[in-house]
Amino acid sequence: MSQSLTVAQQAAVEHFEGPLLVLAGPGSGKTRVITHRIARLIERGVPAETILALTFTNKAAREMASRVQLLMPGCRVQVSTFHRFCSRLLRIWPEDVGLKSSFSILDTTDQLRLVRQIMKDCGYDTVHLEPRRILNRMSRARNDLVTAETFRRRYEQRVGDLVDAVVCDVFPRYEQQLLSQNVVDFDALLLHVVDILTNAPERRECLDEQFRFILVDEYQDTNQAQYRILTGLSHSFPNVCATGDPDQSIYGWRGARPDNIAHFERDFDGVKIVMLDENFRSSAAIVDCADQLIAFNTRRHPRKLTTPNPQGAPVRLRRFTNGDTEADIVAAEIAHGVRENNRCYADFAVFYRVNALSRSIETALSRHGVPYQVAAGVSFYERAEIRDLIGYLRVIENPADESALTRIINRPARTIGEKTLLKIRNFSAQHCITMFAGACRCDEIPSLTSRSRRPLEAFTDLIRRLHDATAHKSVSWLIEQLLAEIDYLSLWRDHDNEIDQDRAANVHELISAARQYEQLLGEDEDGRSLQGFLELTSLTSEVDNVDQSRGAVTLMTMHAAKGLEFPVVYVLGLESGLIPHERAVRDGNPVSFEEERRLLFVAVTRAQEELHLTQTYERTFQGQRRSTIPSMFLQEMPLEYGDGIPQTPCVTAPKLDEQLQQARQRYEIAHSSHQKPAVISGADLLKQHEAVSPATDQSSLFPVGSTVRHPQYGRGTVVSATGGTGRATVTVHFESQNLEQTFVASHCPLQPVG
DNA sequence: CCGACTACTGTTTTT
DNA sequence: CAGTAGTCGG
Repeated sequence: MSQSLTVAQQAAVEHFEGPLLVLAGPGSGKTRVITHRIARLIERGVPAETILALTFTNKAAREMASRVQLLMPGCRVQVSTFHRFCSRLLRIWPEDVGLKSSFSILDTTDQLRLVRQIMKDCGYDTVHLEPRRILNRMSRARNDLVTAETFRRRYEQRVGDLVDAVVCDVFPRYEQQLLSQNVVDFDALLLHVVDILTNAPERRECLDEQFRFILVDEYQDTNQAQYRILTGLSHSFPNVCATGDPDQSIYGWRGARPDNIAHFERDFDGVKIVMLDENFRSSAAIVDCADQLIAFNTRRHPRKLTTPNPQGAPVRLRRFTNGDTEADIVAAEIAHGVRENNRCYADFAVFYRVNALSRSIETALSRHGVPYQVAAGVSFYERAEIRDLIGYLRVIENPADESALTRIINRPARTIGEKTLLKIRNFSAQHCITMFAGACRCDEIPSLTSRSRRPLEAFTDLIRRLHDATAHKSVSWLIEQLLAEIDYLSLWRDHDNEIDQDRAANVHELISAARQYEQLLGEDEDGRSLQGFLELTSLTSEVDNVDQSRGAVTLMTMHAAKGLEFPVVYVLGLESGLIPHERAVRDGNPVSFEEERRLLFVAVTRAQEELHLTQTYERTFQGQRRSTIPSMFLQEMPLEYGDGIPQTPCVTAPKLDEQLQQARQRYEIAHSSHQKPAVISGADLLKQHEAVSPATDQSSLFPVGSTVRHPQYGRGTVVSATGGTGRATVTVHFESQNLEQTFVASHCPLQPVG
């Protein structure tokens, strides 16, 4: 930290006004550059309030904020994630986009619930056509700033498949529902701000002027919406400093546009570019590995990573019989490292491609008495009991929030069942009021018996009372009052089983989280404390609670690892199907395939001193044991092969097409040998009827990659095919029509060719 | 209207 | 395997 800046770093720090693009390789001191740059700007007399630093994760924001504080104690630079920044803006001008400032933020589960509801309303079969698929497509479109109307227009120009037809129906209704329920999802948070910036020039100018200097971290991860926000804020004062690394772009699947980096040069005049290629983080052996690996990506500016660091220990690959052995040995090694080699637990990190792999390591680590922290996808706030209580808080703050309302209206059970809910929904729709308002007027719903009215009245009364209390009561008071009123804890208190104790403990953890939040808030703000607390809970994930100073081994996915560094890193499960992930290979898209390589690149470059790669001969997955095939990326790195693994010579970069084909073949082999033949009964097929299902396994009728003929569309290639009971479909891509169509095998007009 | 049981399905990655 | 959605009987 105390070392001086390099010439290149200096250049980025000293650059004053005008757009600046910092292309920073891993470990090249990017965060240092940003924080020093902020400090330098302030030194130059730029008021701290006019500086805005935007990041993607809370973790990065917090890290940056604390480092700025270290350099410039007490300064009020705004460091925030894109989402939080947008949320704050929308709290100020909610009516610009048709919201009220009490809007709540939906998580993925809420989104799915809403999509499912809408699909049902439209008469779609949500069993065979998964709401998740619809949501994914819609979200992808919205990330790309495609509106519902544009989506429909494109579809009508015959681009798209059956699923898109459903999206056309759901999309506008979904957005309309968001507004009428006074809620936003993660995408809408950004989109509304884009809307303000494009349609309200006076607001845009005001913000542009307020934030004269903007710094964006991980620029390669910006999606179209974020990009527009950025440009919108930097029109009159184009003092944008974007830092990023195209080789670390790993969020393409959620709409990130790494080519925003190229656009940056196009959209801003006189961009100054600074390249930081020197890696100060890792040993030469590790940098070598990373450099050779990433060189295999074809769509990339060639770049050579260098380091002044010593060679260090070779990067070693080992292979174990199965996942449990793998986990056990890694755990034992970590324990040993701490006991004998003067390491501390926090020096170690274990990465994996999918969260599912964390479990075996967790058990192994606790068996060896090693403390660990997991940055898992399932957050504290997603646990049922927590979601219940948060649901209550959300309804109290924003009674229009239907996802929250339907979750909690009958929890704990108060005999408000599906039928009652449906009657309220219909009544509310008729009178154009929210469901909560409808519930309040349940005496006007003739079909409701007094037996179902009574609990409804009690419920609405409870919510109203607590809502009124928010004006002068704290969040923790609210939660405790709520617990008392609905006697919530008794749901879990009865037995002395572990799960119930966990749940009760979680509830108390929520209360203490609320207390902590209140303390942080201080005495000055009283009224909106509930709103702030809810915002915190919806925009914070478990990953953000990972704390490297906690004296524990860190377990996380490769995605979550970005931006971090550890002296010793283990990367698990270097197997075909896992990395590159089966799904990234299956869709045959070179873009997603190369993203897998970048992901491994990110993982590898987290290590400072030691990097250990492991794989197994057998992997138990979804209850099935399968033998594995080594990841093809392994032969792209100079490794030391341990324990009798046949040495595969390091290859030189072949053409991308060949690599892809290789990967696909391997994947097919790996699975076909263990595939049980698809047995499809006639009854199952009838059940299907015109349903569209996601691809899961291969059907023996139409192997993936084979050519088929369709009477109408002509020749096509099978993209995916499902067997399995209850669903049997084939998805075919017709190159000449630019069309992807899914067929139900029972009445499938397809003919195999050749 | 509620709870219990059974089928089924699938997770890449996250704000 | 494990979590969930959907079904059935009281």
